[in-house]
Amino acid sequence: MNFTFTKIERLCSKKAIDDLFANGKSKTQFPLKLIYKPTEFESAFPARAMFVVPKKKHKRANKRNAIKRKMREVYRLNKHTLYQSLQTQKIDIMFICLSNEELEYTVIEKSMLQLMETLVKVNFSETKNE
RNA sequence: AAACAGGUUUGUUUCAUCGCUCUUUAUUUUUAAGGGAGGAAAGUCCGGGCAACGCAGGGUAAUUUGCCACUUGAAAAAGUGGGUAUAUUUUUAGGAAUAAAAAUAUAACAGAUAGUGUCACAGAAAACCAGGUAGCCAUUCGUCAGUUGGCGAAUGGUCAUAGUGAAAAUGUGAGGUAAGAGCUCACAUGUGUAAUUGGUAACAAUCACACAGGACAAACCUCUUAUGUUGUAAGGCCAUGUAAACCCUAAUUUUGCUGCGACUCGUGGCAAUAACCUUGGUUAUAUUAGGGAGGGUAGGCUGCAUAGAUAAAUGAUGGAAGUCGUUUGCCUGUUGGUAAACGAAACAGAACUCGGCUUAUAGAACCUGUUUUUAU
RNA sequence: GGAAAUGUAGCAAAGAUGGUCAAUGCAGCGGACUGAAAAUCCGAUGAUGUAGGUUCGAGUCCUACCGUUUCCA
Repeated sequence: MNFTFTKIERLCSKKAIDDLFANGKSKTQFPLKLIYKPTEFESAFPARAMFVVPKKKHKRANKRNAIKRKMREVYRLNKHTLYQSLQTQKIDIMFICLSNEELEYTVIEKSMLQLMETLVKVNFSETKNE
């Protein structure tokens, strides 16, 4: 099992991000919000992920950084279940922090795992319908 | 000793597991080695480096510096010492007002006698030369009294007194006068000019002459100091691309299709529009050069760093040590020492770079001040 | 990263050359009108972003912070 999280697995293209904001589907589980969209791209990994902490909620750069690092850490340790369920289907994922306060590691882990479960179910149903 | 306030310095260490980013090396998708955040990385308030554009010389405008000396510095600026002014405290002198000295703190500390402007309300007057329907004085007239006067009016003189205000035309005394007035004199205060002495200088002291000018320059301004403009989203290279496009000006030239020679050309044939009017001309359609306006592209490399990206790395979890706090136990040298448990660790995250300034900072160490308590 | 602008009641918005309680509208509050409401009328309350400085006196001038907004090819 591989716990790496290199730049290939991240969502870096501005066009893809704009498209995700415009056409993606969303699911909220406080304090996190998930936006996802099935797409096609060439990569060894089935998903591209990104993490957002808005400047309106957290003014100080070091607090934004700290929350993003924790979110990234949770995703890195738990992404393998998502990858297994996806198989050949490829999607873009974005997590947005909605809270005004600094978050504990366990709180992020709990809500992100719930969101991952819903994402797994949704994707399966879509692939079956298609 | 404690608490509080201010200032300076410092800004925890280490192990394991799983990771992130860059460089190098090998090799093919992974391995190895090494580097990886601050004192403010922040604010963007200053000054450089670097880059593009501009640049004969002089002036104007705009912005900017503002007591003196020395040291550091590329410059901004910082440090040390001194001068001056203001405020507070203490001491001394004095009946008092006040004066002198010392200490501490503060100062965007050139010029208000170059000029312009402003100074609400109140007040007679808010600024060269001023000043009344208060007061004081004189003269004239009226009236009462009856004789050195009172009351009222007019004209003139005056600013000591009272009052207003944040601020009132230098203060005290004497002379002088109808009453008064720097009107005159003496002393004091302040300003300017010149000289002398001390000091590197700012400046201080003395003396002579002239003068008495309120505040505001963080109002305009004057003097003085300095400045070309724009900032790495600069700039350079590559790719994409409307497009041999459109409009204007100038020059040249009929234009299109096609055959032959043949290739920035020559020659033959065929075809011919629209608009305007002066009816046989002009303009448009072509080429070249210069200019204008609008649109497209939204990517990469470089700039770029012995930290270094471009949705932006430097982390997460667990353990150990050290620091501090609380509670409990033990020791006794009792404002101390020691053990255990629990808790706390700030402000804050590089984006071209360097030097300053400003602001934010738990805990610790040191220094200064204030208050309280205890002991002597 | 760099460069600018701006801040006045809950909201909008004027004015002030440094000088007399800083207007006005909407909303909210109280009262009148009504059988009850709406509309209307009357009344009071409430503000110069924060902290210093200059000045006799700052909303205005200066400095430092805080917030908001805009621009760059």
